[in-house]
Amino acid sequence: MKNPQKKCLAAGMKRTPQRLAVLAYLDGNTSHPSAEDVYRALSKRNPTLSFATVYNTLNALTETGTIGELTIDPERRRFDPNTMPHHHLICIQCKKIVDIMKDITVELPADSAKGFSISGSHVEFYGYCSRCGSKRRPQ
Amino acid sequence: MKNPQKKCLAAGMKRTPQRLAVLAYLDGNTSHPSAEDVYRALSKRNPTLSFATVYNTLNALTETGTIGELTIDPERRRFDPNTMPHHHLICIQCKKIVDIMKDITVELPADSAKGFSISGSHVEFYGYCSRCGSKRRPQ
DNA sequence: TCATTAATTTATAATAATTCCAAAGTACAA
DNA sequence: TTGTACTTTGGAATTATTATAAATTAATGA
Repeated sequence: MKNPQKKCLAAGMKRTPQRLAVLAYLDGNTSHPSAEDVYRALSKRNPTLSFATVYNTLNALTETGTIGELTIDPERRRFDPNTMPHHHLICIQCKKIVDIMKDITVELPADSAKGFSISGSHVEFYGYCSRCGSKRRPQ
Repeated sequence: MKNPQKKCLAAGMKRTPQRLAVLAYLDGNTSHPSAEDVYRALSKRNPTLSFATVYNTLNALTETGTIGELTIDPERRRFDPNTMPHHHLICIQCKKIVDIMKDITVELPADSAKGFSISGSHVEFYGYCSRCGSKRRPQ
C-alpha cells in the first residue's frame, strides 16, 4: 500500500500539501466520502483549503486511476480509495454503503451479452443494515 | 401490463394529460431516459408542459413504485418503467445502458452480510458495446 | 541556494440538475 | 354543476460541480 507521497508521484502530480492531505484522509477510508465530506474533514486543519482544490484533486486522482468513483448515490459523487474491484452492501434506509471484499461469481446468462465485450462487473446488495433493521416495526 | 390510466389510479394519483403522457412515453421504453429526455420528447406535442411537472410526475411515480430509478449515471437521474428486478450492461465508452432480463444468481459470501438483511441485488456488467468495441484500435 | 517556469491553489462566477413556490387551472366526488 | 383539493406552471432558489483568471508554489537545474 503506497503512501500519499508516492501515490501523488505515481499519478504524475506535484506533491502539494492539499493533495497529500486529501490522500491521507482517503487512505484506508471505507466511508465512500463525497467531495464535501473530504472538504469538511480537511478544512478544520487547513482553513484556506478551497472546494475547487478538493474537486481538482479528486478528479485528477480519479482520472489517473489512483482512486475510484462510485455511482451508487443519486445525489452526489462518492469516492473510494480502494481500487481493487469489489462489491457493496447498501442500506435502503440510511443509505450507508459497506464494502464486500470477497470475490463473487456472476455469470452473464448466455445470449444476454448483446454484443458487449465484458470487462468487469459490480454487484450491489440492497437491504437494511443492522441498525436500521432493528429499528423497524416487527414484521 | 397495466395501461397509463390504470397505473395512475393505482398510484393514487389524479389522471392528468401530463401524467398520462409521461406514462405513455415510458411504457415499454428501454432507453432509461432522464427527466430531460422525457421533457424533450413530450414538449413537442405538449408545448406548455413544464419541467417541474415532469419532475413532479417522475418523483410521484417513483415514490409509489410505479416506475424505477437508476443510479448508474453519475450525471443525472434516469428512470425505468420496468419494475421487474433486472440487471444492466453498461458501455464504458458511450454509456449506453442495456437491460438483462435473465435471472442471475449472486451469492453473498458467508460472513460478508455485516448484519444486513438483504432484500435484493443488482448486477452491472461493464464493457464495450458492439459499436464502440469495433471502433477501438485492434488489440 | 536561487531563479525560472509550469503546475497548482484560490475565490468567485458560471453551469447544470433538481426542487421550491405561489398563483392559476383542473379532475373528480358529490 | 359545483366546490375543493390536487395539479400545473414559470420562474426563482438550491445544490453539486466546473470554469476562470489572478496569485502562489513545487520542482528543476544553474
